[in-house]
Amino acid sequence: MPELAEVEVVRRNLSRWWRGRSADRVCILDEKLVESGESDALQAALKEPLKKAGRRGKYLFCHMACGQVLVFHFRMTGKIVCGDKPDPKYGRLSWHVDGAGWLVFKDQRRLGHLCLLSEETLDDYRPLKEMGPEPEDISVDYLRGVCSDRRLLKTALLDQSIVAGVGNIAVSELYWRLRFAPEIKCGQLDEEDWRRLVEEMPLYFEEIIEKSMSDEILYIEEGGTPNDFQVYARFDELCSRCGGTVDKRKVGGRTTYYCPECQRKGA
DNA sequence: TAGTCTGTTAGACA
DNA sequence: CTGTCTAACAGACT
Repeated sequence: MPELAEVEVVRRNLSRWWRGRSADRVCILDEKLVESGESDALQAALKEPLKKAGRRGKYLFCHMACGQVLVFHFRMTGKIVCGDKPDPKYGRLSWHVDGAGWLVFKDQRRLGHLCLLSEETLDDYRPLKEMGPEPEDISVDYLRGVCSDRRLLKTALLDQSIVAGVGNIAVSELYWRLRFAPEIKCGQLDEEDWRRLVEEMPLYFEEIIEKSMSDEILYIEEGGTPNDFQVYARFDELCSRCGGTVDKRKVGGRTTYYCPECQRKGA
């Protein structure tokens, strides 16, 4: 899914819709979502009141009153919405919450995951154990220390064990803000660059979370979605800062959008 | 039509 | 260590 920002929006929405409330019905719409034999336990957990919705990186954790924890990962196209139907298009799991309606885990590409853990085993969950700090908890010394000089900065930032939650869109947007060229290597950043990067990451997420707050996360790929980004998905459009023409290229296997005129650092 | 994308990530491999 | 390819998957685009 979604990167950190979109998961955070879902977390806030779930807090609003679901916290303190229990569900009376559960529909597993896609069997592939559930490990075999876990179906009953999952349904039981979903009917518990939600105690707290938490997030780490791109993972969402629903702590239920019984001590079970539902862990969602949305990969490319997952989201959770609130509606009045138990089985909308691309729905994989839905549960009916008193006073809120049908909450639905939708996931067009079906790459998302859901697993059921307990409070006690949560710390052993591998993605959590291997995850780096949140962007707001990163220090310059830490980041510089774990980024080797010859590695692409982009690859390092997308590595969830270095920083949690950074995705492909965030890289394009951060590079634009910092005027970094797409292929900049870690070794090409000076002291000031590292400082700006560490400062800008949490700011970027904060701003995009605010802009994205709504009852349903819309992805750019979905028609009619406004593009809130400066360069991402703006190929051939004009750079809002310098008027240059936005270009795109593959870096580390994923497309980076950038302005060749004003993003020169490391070019 | 076939190939190539897509806001992810784990694992195999060179 | 690092980068690259693949596989999960579905649909849109060229």
